[in-house]
Amino acid sequence: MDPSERRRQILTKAVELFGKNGYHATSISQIIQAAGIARGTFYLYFENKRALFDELLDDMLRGIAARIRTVVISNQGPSARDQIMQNLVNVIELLSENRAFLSILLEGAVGLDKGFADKLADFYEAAVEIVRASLDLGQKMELVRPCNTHIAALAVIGGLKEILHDILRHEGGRIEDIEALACEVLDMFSRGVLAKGVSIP
Amino acid sequence: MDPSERRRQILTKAVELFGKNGYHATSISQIIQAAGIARGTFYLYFENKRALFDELLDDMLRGIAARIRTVVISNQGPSARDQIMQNLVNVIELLSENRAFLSILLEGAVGLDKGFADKLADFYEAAVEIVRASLDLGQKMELVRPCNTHIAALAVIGGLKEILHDILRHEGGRIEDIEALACEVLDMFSRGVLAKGVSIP
Amino acid sequence: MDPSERRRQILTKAVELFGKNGYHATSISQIIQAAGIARGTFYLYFENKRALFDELLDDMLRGIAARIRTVVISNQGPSARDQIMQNLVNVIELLSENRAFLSILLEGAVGLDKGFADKLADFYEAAVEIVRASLDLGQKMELVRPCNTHIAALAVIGGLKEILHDILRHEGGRIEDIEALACEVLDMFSRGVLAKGVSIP
Amino acid sequence: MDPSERRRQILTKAVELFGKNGYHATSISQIIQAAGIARGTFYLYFENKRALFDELLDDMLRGIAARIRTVVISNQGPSARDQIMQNLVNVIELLSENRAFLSILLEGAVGLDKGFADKLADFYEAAVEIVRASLDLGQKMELVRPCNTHIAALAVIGGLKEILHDILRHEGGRIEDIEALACEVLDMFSRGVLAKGVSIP
DNA sequence: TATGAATGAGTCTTCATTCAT
DNA sequence: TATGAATGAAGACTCATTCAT
Repeated sequence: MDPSERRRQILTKAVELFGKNGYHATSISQIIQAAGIARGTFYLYFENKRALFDELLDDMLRGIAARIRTVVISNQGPSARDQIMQNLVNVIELLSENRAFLSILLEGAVGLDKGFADKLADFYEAAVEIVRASLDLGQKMELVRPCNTHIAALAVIGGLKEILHDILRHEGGRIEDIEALACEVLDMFSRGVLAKGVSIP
Repeated sequence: MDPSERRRQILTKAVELFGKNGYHATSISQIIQAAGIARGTFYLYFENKRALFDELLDDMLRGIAARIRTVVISNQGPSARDQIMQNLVNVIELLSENRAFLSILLEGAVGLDKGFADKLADFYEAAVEIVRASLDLGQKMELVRPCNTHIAALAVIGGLKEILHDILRHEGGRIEDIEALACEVLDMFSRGVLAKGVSIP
Repeated sequence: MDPSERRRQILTKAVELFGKNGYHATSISQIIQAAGIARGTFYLYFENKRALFDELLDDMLRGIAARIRTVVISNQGPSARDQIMQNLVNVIELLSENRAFLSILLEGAVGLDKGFADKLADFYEAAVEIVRASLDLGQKMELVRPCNTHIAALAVIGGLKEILHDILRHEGGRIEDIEALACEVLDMFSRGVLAKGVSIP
Repeated sequence: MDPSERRRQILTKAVELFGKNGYHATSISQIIQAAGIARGTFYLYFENKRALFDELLDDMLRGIAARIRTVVISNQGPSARDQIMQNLVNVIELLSENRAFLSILLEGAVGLDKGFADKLADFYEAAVEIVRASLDLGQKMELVRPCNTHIAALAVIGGLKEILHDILRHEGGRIEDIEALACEVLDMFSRGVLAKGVSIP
C-alpha cells in the first residue's frame, strides 16, 4: 500500500479509538488491529503511541486554526457580526463533522502528561487571546462596555467548549442548525441574558 | 490508628497526588508511600484504586453541591443578585482553597473511562440544569430575554470552568478578590459585553 | 521466602545462565523460569537485567581482588615466590570452583556495551598494573632483567587468562593440581622457555 | 554493480560496524544504510546476519593464518629467531592496520552463541598447537628447557592477545615500532623476566 | 488490623527476515 | 537484480491486586 495512504489509514483508526476510549485506554494493539496491520508496521510509520497522538493533535489544532479568519472592520465587505458568525460556523461545522475529533479535544487530551496538556492549553490560550484582543479593540471603539476582557474572553471560549461538549454527549456530534446555534452563542455573549431595561434586582 | 482517621489520611494523600499528577500517573505505590502504610493495608480500606478515586470524586462533587443554595425571589431576605453572588463566591472559594481538588475536577477526572466521565458529566449537567431552571423562571417573570436557556446555561457553566481553569494554570489556584471575580462573571452573563445602546454592526 | 535468600537464589540461577549462554542469549524469562519466580518478582529484586548482571560482575571482581595479597619482601615470613604462588593458587582455585563464574569473566562480559566492557577492562588493567609494579620493583632490586615491564605484565595476565580459558573449554573448569599449574606459570614467566645457556639462534 | 564488488562493499561496511559496536549492537538497518543498499538487497548477497558475520570471521582468520610461515631450522636461510620474528611482525602488522578487524577478533566474536565461540576457539587452539609443536621440537633439540609446552603455548598466545588488546584500547590500534614490540614479546617468552643468575628467592 | 512478598496479565518496542512488485 | 513495505516473534518492563503470615 502507498505509504502516505497507510499513514492516513492508521491515523484515521487511531482518531476513532482515541476519541472513543481516550489516550490511556487505547493500546497499540487496538490500533493495529483496527488498522489491520502488523505490530511492526505501526512503528514504521510512527515513532511510538505518543508521537502518533501528538501528530494527530497538531493536525486538529491546525485544522481549527485554519478555519478562523481575523475580523476586519471596514465599510466594504461583510459586517463584523457576519465575520464572527462565519468563524463560529466554520469551527462548529468542522468539529461537528467528526465526533472523535471533538472528543479528543475536549476530553482525550486533557490530563495527559505535561507535553500534551501544555499543547492543548497553549491552543486554548491562543484562542482566548484572539477573543480578548477583539474585545479590547471593541472597548477602544466604545462598542464594548468597560469590563475585564480577559475574563470575558475566557467565558466565551469556555462557554463554547461546554456547548460543544453537550452536543457531543447528547447528539452524537450532529448539529441540526449550526447557524442558529452560532447566532444564539453570539447573542448570549454580546447581549447577556437580561431583558431590555432589566437589571438583576 | 482509628480506622476512619486512617481512611481520611489515605484520601488526603491521594487527592494531592491525583491533583498533581492525574489518575494514571498516580500509582498505588505513591499513595501508600505518601500515606506511610503498607501495600496490603491500602486494600483494607479501599476495594481498589478506582474505588478510591470514585469516593474522592463523590466527596468533591457533594462538597460543591453543598455550597449552592436555591435562589429564592421574595421581598424579604437578600436580593436575587446577592443570592447568586453568594453561590458563586461559595463555590469559587471552596475550589480556590484546594488546588488539587480543582485540578481533579477540571483535568484529572476527564478522559478516564466511561464511569468517571459519566459521573462528572452528570454533575455538570445537574449544574447546568439548575442554571437553566433559574433562567426559565426568569423568562416567565420577563426578567430574562427570550433565548435558548439551555445554551445559555451551558455557557455559564462552561465559562465558569474555563475561568477557574485559567486561575489554576496561572495563579496556582489562589484568587485575590473572589467577590470581584464573581461580580465580573455575573455581569458578563447577565449584561453581555456590548456597551449600552450598541448592537454589533 | 526471606528476601536476601531469594535475591541470592536469583543471582545463582542467573550466573549459571549467563555463564552458559552469555548475556544477550539469556532472557529474563529464562532467569525467572530457572528461579521459579514470577516476572514481577524479578523486578522486586533487581532494577533490570543490566543491573543484575552488573551486580554479579562486581561480586566476581571483588571476589577475585579479595584473593590477592600484596607481595611483601622481607627476611621473615614466606618467600616472595611462595607469596606469588599463593596468590596464583588462590585465584585459580576460586575460578576453577565456578565454571559459570569463569565463563562470564572470560567471555560473557566481553563485547557488551561500554559500561560493562569498561568495568572489565578496568579490572584487568588494575591487575596488569599490580604485576607491572612488582616487576618495576624487581628491576630496581636487579632481580628482574631490563625489559618493558608493561608488556611483560600484559603477557602475564593475558597468558593466565588463556590458560584459564583452555581449562574452561577442555576440563570443564576442574583443575587437578592447581599448585603444579601455578608453578608452571610462574616458571614460564620468570625463566622463559629456553634451556640453560641457550639463546635463540 | 558487479555482484562480487557489491558483496565486498557490504562486507567492508559490516566489518567497520561490527568492529565499532559489536555483533548485537549492529543492526541490519545500519549495515544497509552504510552500504547504501535496500533491505532486500542484503538478503540477495547473504543468507542472514549470522552468515555475513561468519564469512567475515572466516576471512579474518584465513587472513591471519596466511601470514604465518612454518619455522624451518636449517643452516641456510634466515635464523629461527628471524623467522619467528617475521611471523610476529606479519600478524601484528595485519591486525594493527585494521582496528575493526582486531576488535572483532578480540571482543566482537566473543560471547556470542556456540557457533562463533567454537570457530574462534578452534582458531586460537590451532595457533596454540603451532606454538606448542615448535616448543616440543625445541625440547627435542634441547633448545627448550623441560616444561609443560601446552601451558607455555597458551601463555604465548594469550599474552599476545592481551598485548594487542591493550594496544587496541589505548592506542587505537596503531603501533609505532612493530619490530621492537615483537622483539620484546619474543624475549619475554624465551628468556623470562629474571635477571641473569637470579632465581626468585 | 497490618504487612510486604509475590503475582502475571498487559504494554510498549525492536529487529531479523520475507515477499510482492 | 533491486526495492522497501510488511511481518510477527520475542524481549523488557509495569503495576494493580492478592494472600500467607
